[in-house]
Amino acid sequence: MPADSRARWEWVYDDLKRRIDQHELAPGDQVPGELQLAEQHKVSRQTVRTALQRLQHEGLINEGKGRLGRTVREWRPLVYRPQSEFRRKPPTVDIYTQLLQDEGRDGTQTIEVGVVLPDEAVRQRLQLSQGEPVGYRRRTSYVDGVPFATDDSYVPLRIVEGSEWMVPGSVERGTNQVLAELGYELVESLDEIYPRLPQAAELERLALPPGTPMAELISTGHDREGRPVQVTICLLPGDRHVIVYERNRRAEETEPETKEAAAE
Amino acid sequence: MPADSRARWEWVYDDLKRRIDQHELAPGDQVPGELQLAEQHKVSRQTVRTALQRLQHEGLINEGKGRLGRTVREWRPLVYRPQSEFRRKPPTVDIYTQLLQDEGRDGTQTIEVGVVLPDEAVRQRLQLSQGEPVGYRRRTSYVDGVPFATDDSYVPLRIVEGSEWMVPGSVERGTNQVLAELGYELVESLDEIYPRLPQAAELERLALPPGTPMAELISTGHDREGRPVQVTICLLPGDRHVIVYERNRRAEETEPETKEAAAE
DNA sequence: GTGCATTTGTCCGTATGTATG
DNA sequence: ACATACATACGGACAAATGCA
Repeated sequence: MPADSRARWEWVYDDLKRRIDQHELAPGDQVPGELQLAEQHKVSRQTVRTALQRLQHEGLINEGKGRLGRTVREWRPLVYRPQSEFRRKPPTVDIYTQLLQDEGRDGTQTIEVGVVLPDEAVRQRLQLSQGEPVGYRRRTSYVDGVPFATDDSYVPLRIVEGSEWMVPGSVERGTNQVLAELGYELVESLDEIYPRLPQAAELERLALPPGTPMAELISTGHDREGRPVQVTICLLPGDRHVIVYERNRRAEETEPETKEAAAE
Repeated sequence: MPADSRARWEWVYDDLKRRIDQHELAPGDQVPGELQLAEQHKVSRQTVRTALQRLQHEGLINEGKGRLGRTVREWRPLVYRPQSEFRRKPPTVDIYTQLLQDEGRDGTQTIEVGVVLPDEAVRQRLQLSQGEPVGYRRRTSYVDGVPFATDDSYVPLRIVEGSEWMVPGSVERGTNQVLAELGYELVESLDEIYPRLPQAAELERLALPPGTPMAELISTGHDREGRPVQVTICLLPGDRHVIVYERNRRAEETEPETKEAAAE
C-alpha cells in the first residue's frame, strides 16, 4: 500500500535496533512481543517477524520459545589464544585483552575418542593416502553449563594407536606431550581461520541459536621435520570468543621461508 | 497434520543442502524456483521460503532478484596473511597488493584519509586521552570489481601530522615504512579476531547480502618500546577470505622479556 | 506433576510490488 | 511491454515450548 521508499518491516527493525543501541533495551532484557509490536506499528505479525528475524540473524537478539519470549543477546567473549600452546612466558602485549580474560567461570568438558576414516579436509592436511584411518579426540567445552567451543583433533592411527592419546578423558600432562613422547613433537603450526555460519549439526552440538556467526579454526601441527602430525578443528562461536594472535618482526625475520607453497 | 518430528521446511532445506553438497547443484547454478519447490515437496511457497532463507543466511545460496532467480554461491576465498606484513620478501608492497599478486587477480582500491576523534575501541588500544585526534586511512579493496575487504588504520595525529602517511592514494614504499622514518617502527602486533555479522553500514560499504558472516580483525601495532602506534581494523567477509597464521615453538620461546606481567 | 496462559514456531492461502532479462 | 521469480505483506490457524499457579 504505502509504495514508500522502505519496507514496513524495516521500520520495526530500525525502532528495535535503536532501542537496543541506546540500551533502552539492555542485554538480557525481554524484547516486546510480536503481537504487541504488530499493534504498535500497525503491521501484521508476519511483518514483525521478518524484522525480528533480521535482528536475530545479526546476533542482536535471541530466538525465544515459550513464555519467556525473545531477549536481547549478551556478548561476553572469552579470549582464545592458539599461541598459548607453544608459549612458556606470559604474553607481552596484553593491556587490552586482560579485561576480557576469563573471569573465573566454571568450566567443564566432555572428551570422546575413537577411530575414523578422515574426511577430505583432514586427509589432505595430514597428507594421508586414501583409506588410512586416524584416531580422533572430540572435545566439547562448557562454561557455566553451556557449550562454548568444540575442538576435534585427528592424528594418523599408526602414530597414536595404543597410546595414551587414545584414552578418553583428560590427559594430565597434555596430549601434545604424549605426541612428543611418541617421537612427534609439535613445533610449528599453520592456522586457517574461516568465518562462517554453523551448519545444522554444529548448531545442535553447540546449542547455538541459528544465525550465530562463528570461526572454524583449522590448525595443522607439524613436527621438527615439517611433517604434518595433527589436525585440530575448533569451532568458536562469535558471541563467545575472540581469537588473539601476537606477531612480531623478529620472529618473522628468523623464520625459514621454504614452505610457503605448502598451504595449497 | 504432519504429526512428524521435524518441521516441513527442514525437509526442503535438507534436500537442497544435500544436492548442493553433492554438487548436483554446482556453484553458479540456478536454484529451483520457489513455486517449483513448493509443488515438489507439497508445501506452500512460504514454507519453501523459510528453507531458502536458512540456506541464504548460511551463505550457501545467493538471494535472487528478477528473472534469474537464486544461484548457488561460489566460494573462492583469498588468503589473508597478517604475518606477511613483517616479512621481508617484497619490501615495498603492502598486505593487499601482495595478496592479490599471489592469487593473480585484478585488484583496485580506494583510499581516503582524514582526521577524526577516535571511537572508544581505537582510543583504548592507542591509550589516548579523551579528545586527542587521530589520522585515519580508510581503504576499500576491490577484486574483479566487487568490494573484498575494508581496512581502516588509525594513528595519533601528533605522529603522522604533515607526513606522507596522511597523503591520499598508495604510498609506494608502504605506510609502515613511513611510520618507521618518523621514529615509530612497528615491530610487534596484537591481533584480535571477532567473528560476527555485519551491520547495516558495513553491508553497504562491502555490498554484502545480509547474513554474510565476516571477521573483524583489530590489529594493534607497537613500536620497539612497546608503545601502541597504529590500530588497523579489517573487515573480512567470510565468503571471500580465509585468514592464515603460522606459529612455531621457537618464536614463542625466543620472545623478548619486555615486562614481567603478574604471571598467571 | 497438572493444567493454564502466554509467546513464539510453523504452515497455509492469497495478493501486490519490484527487479531482471 | 512482457514474463518470470523473488520481496513484501496480510490474515488465519494450530503446534510446541515455557513459566507459573
